[in-house]
Amino acid sequence: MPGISIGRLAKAAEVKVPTIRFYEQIGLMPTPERTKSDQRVYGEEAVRRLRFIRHARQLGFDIKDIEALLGLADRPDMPCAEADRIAQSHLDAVDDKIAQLTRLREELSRMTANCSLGLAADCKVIEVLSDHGLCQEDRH
Amino acid sequence: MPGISIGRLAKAAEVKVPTIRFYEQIGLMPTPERTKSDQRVYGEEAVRRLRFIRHARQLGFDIKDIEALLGLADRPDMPCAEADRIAQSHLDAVDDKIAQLTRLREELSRMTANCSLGLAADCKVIEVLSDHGLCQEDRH
DNA sequence: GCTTGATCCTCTAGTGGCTAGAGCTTGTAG
DNA sequence: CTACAAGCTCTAGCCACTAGAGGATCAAGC
Repeated sequence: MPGISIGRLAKAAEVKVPTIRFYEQIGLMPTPERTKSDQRVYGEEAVRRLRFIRHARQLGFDIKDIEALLGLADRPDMPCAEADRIAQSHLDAVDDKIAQLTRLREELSRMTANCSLGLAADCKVIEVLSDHGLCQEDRH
Repeated sequence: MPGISIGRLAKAAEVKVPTIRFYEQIGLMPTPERTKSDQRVYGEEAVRRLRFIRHARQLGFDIKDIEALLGLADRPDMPCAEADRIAQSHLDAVDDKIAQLTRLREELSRMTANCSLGLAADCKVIEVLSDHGLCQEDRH
């Protein structure tokens, strides 16, 4: 019969059990039916919703954005410009993050490349951290 | 006379005042002297240490790593292999993060590129999130 | 001396997105 | 029938801060 336990739902959507309860608590997942002994019972709908959430989380969307995207997914007659805006804005944020990490990567790589593995007194890693002037980046 | 208030220290090291108190609380910054009226008084040493911390944080080192690096910086007669190891391991983590974000970026970019800006029913953004099978990545 | 406003103090609670654990009840397989 | 797996609730912890309440103190101008 239709009715999935929280454990099966977790496996079906590849999400951990406590995470599902957490999503319920913050209102991202609806409160499910319960058995007489108070255990949660879900339907297929819950699997779809949870998979959507998991995928969006893997893509780095935050909970607020996911709420908005779920709202749009529930109303197929709405224009999707908003979904595009959310995705585009997240894409921009990811681009920024990549750019920032790439800059960090360069500085870190310079640090370790110059490290003589000698005494700490001559250690480039420590030296660079101690004196921001040694950092060859223009600004941060 | 030598003696810097927490506000001046904050400006000198470009760190916010509550952050300094937080660092003191977790033992990353030493407990400073106090005036009669209980205000913190710092010396030049504190400026150097806090700058070191700030720079390391900007590079993404976590507090534990910074503690270790500060320990090494304080003992110039120690070999710096450990500092190099910390930096190298952090560099590896940053590389991983960049690779991961680059993969995400591609999927996000495919999503928005395919978005017709029509109705949500045809929205590629929502479609991709709903159905992991549409995601062209091999695994995640 | 007095007032004003900036700075200082401590303490608590909140952020995001879970994760871990205690201590209990219920379901299920052999 | 007996394990033990899985369910339940509730609280606390993670990281590195940040925000705010509520009060004391300092520095400068009049």
